[in-house]
Amino acid sequence: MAEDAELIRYADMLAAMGTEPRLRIVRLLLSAHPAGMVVGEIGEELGIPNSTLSHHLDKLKNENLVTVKREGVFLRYMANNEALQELLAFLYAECCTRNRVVEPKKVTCCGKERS
Amino acid sequence: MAEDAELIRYADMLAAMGTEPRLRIVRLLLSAHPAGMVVGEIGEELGIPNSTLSHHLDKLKNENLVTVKREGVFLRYMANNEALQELLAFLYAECCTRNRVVEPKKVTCCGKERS
DNA sequence: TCTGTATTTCTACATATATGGAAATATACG
DNA sequence: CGTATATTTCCATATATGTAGAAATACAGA
Repeated sequence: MAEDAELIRYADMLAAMGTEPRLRIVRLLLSAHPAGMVVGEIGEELGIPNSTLSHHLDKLKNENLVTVKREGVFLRYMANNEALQELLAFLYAECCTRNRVVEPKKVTCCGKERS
Repeated sequence: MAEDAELIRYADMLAAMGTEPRLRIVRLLLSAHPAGMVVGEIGEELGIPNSTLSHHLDKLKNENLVTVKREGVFLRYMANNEALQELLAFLYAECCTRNRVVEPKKVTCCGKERS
């Protein structure tokens, strides 16, 4: 069923972000949104070698978490807000709406808060 | 710094959920919250062999996404709302608060919605 | 203590992943 | 066309991961 495909897609997205360098990349692109960043800038900022970075960006692109556009010699990567929104909405729904496991306020308010 | 440790922890949590069987397990435990479920029930519901399931539960437990308590011969697993809250709050903050990449409403309202 | 049931650990293996140096490709520009 | 720069692809390799059958362990109850 389509349910399955959707769940697998979300699992793949989570896996794509489930690595230190890639979570760092996503976070960096979020902070640079909507301008995005060129591969070289990302690599320099995070200290990741060319080929390694290319692999990580490829994975993020495959899971649709980032988009690319060419600018002459450069490739500019941007966080894909649509995909991130879908993933967040899925998690929020599972945790806060469908099942009242996590209090909505604790997610949307203030970032960090106790108990 | 502590920042790093935190990011790595979130990456590990994402990785723990970044697999079809484990995302299914988490989702199942969320729907069974707060009662939780016994290992046998989970395995039967999802059709996962004993030893495989045990490894997956172990991983989720290591990342603190689930908690266990013994009930005689049975082990009862429960979704850990605190950890899930922290992860969701982190993602929400990154996407919606620190950077206005995803509109808050699109996450918290109605689950699925267009554009 | 013996027995039965639940769950884990042991063991094995195939596959996937992360990493990065070196070579190849793509684009711009003179 | 030749050169320079950005990025990818090729290649290799180490490590991690997912899977699961079979044996071991943990607990309860007779």
